[in-house]
Parts: sequence; C-alpha cells; structure tokens
Amino acid sequence: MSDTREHLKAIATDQVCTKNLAAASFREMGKAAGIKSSSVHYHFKSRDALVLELIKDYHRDFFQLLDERSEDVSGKQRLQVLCDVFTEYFTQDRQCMASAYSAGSFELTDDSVNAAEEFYEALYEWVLESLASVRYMSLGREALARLIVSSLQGALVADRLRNDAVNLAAVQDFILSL
Amino acid sequence: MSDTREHLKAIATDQVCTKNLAAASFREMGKAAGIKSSSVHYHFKSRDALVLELIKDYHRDFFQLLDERSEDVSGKQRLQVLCDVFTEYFTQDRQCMASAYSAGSFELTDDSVNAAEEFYEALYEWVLESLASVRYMSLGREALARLIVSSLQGALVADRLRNDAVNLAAVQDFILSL
DNA sequence: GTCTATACTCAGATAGAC
DNA sequence: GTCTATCTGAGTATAGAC
Repeated sequence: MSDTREHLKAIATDQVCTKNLAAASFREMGKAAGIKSSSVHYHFKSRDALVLELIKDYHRDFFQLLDERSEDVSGKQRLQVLCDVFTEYFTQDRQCMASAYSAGSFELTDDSVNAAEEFYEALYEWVLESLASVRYMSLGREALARLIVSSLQGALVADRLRNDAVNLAAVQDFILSL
Repeated sequence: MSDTREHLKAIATDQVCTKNLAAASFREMGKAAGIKSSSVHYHFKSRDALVLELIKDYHRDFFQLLDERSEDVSGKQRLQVLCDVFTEYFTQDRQCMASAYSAGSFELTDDSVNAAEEFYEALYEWVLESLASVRYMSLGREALARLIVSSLQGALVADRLRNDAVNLAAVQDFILSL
C-alpha cells in the first residue's frame, strides 16, 4: 500500500462524491496527484478495478463511521445519526457514493453493480435494526426501512440540485415523528 | 418543427432516461436516426441548447400525463397515479429525467439546472395539492409532500440498480397507509 | 438537410526508457 | 514509480460541398 496509491484513491473518491463516476478519470487523478495518467496505471490494473475498489472501501468506511457514532444509543437516535451523516454530505456538497454508482450503473461491471447493491442492502439492514423498538401504525417495519433509505437518498440528490436542504429536513422531521 | 428534429429529441430523451445525460450525444443521436453527428448540429445550435429543451419538454409532458390521469379523482388517488407513473418507469427500465439531470448537474448550464429545479418544485406542488384532504399526525403537509417526492425519486434509482421494485412498493404502501 | 473533412479535447490502455 | 510516446475511440463543433 504505497502512499501514492492511497492518495489516488482519495482523489478518485472525492471526484465521484462531489461530481460523478466519470469525473474519476485516470487523467484527473494523475493531475491532482501531480503524476501522469500513464503512471496511474501502475497502481491500478484498470479503471474498472479502481471503481470496484472505491465502492468496497466506501462501504467499509461508511458503516464503520455509522457504528462508531451509534454505540449505546437508542433506535431513534441511530436514525438521527444517519440523518446527520447525510446532512453533513449536503453541507460538504457531497453525495452518497452509491447514488453516483446507481446513476452510472449502465457503464459499470457486474461486480461493481453488485457492490453498490450490497451497500444499499446493508444500509437497509442497518435502518431496520434501528426500527426494532419503533411501532408504526399500518406500515410494516420492512417497508418503513425501505422508505427511510429511499427518501434519504432522494432528498440528498434533490437538495444538492437546489442547494437547499429542505428535503433532508423533511425526512428528519418524519423520523422525529416516529 | 421538422420530423427529423422531433425524432432526434425522442432519441435523446430515450438515452437520458434509460442511461444518463452523457449518453445523449450528438454521435449516438445521429447514429440512431441514420444521419451524421455533424448533421445533428443543423437542428440544434449546441448540445447545451438541446439539453435545456429536453428537460422543458419533459416537464410539460410529465404534468400533462399526470393531469390527464387524475381528473375527477381524490387526493389519495392522485398520489396513486403518481406512484403508478414511477412504477411504469421502473418496468420500462427508465428513470425520471430530473434524476439524470441531478446526477449530472455539475456539467449543466445554469438554465438547465434551473429547469430541473423547477420540475422538482412543480412535482412538490402537485403532491402538496393531493394532500389537501389528508390529515397526518405530527408531520406537516409540506414535509410530507417533500418526503413523498424524495422517496419516490430515491426508490426508483435504487430499484433500477437492483432490478426489483421493492423500494417503490414500500413507498406505495406508505401512501396507502395515509 | 445532409454530407465530408477537419480541428480540438478528453478518455483508457500499453510499450519501453529511465 | 514515473516518464514519454503512441494507439484507439468517443465527444463537441465548424467550414464548405452538394
């Protein structure tokens, strides 16, 4: 694990989360790291391989952060932590990497699509766990968990466009109302 | 309005809604229409101009369809109509054009970003109208409308990735529970 | 309206020098 | 590890022939 390699991954992650998947090009990464794009090939055997590695790292880091922030905390507070993470994304003008992968899924390898799906499913499971103690009218916990994940992702996308976190705020209000 | 011009716009719309914004290239459009990309320039003065026109047409057509399908219908039924439209998108392996524009917003002109924002806001207003007769616990109607729009958009994106409409089904369940 | 030809930029990838 | 050089292919855009 060379420094350069980790640096290049950090640059690529930044490009994906602030712009989109295509913005993480070997050219851009090289330019930002101060090396030629041909040298980037020394560190990653192909762009597809890099892209797969990025989403797997993101998956690991995302849930590590979530778990760190939600030790010894109630179910509703866990959801609040998740809301906070997405609101911080908005503040930093970032998106969830899985959103970027969804948007560019038609140009991804099967492995990368699977990895993005696994992120979504893990997020669903994490939310579902948080709902263990929540009793919610006529809607099942599973559907409620799907609703929360979908609305958070959709809200961040919409709010980044309009540059105003009004949708994320609405999702937060909903979670507080549970 | 030549036939070719309308044909090219239909092709471009298809590319954007099934793939992404970048997929609507003059090259692809020309290939699909059986003409050279240089000839596409005769019909649109620039790609930015085309992209702006596409989202404005989409805005008009989308709400025309919604209004056609929701004449003399109750508030909750209006929401059901909206749900159906998104579920049909999923079935056709399409996305909402505004999602594609959100995902590629950093490469859009200000005019196109504004047009995409206007679509989102019009959709919010349409949902808000549908909620006039709905009384919903501790969550305000405005927040509820934002939640519905965000979750529909987020659900379609996620479901297209996993090729299973489980998130859209959850949003539908939620709407039925109101 | 559509063509060819051209110019430019960007992307991924590889061979081979240092 | 990083470089130069080179290849292929995709994109926007223009000038000028037909």
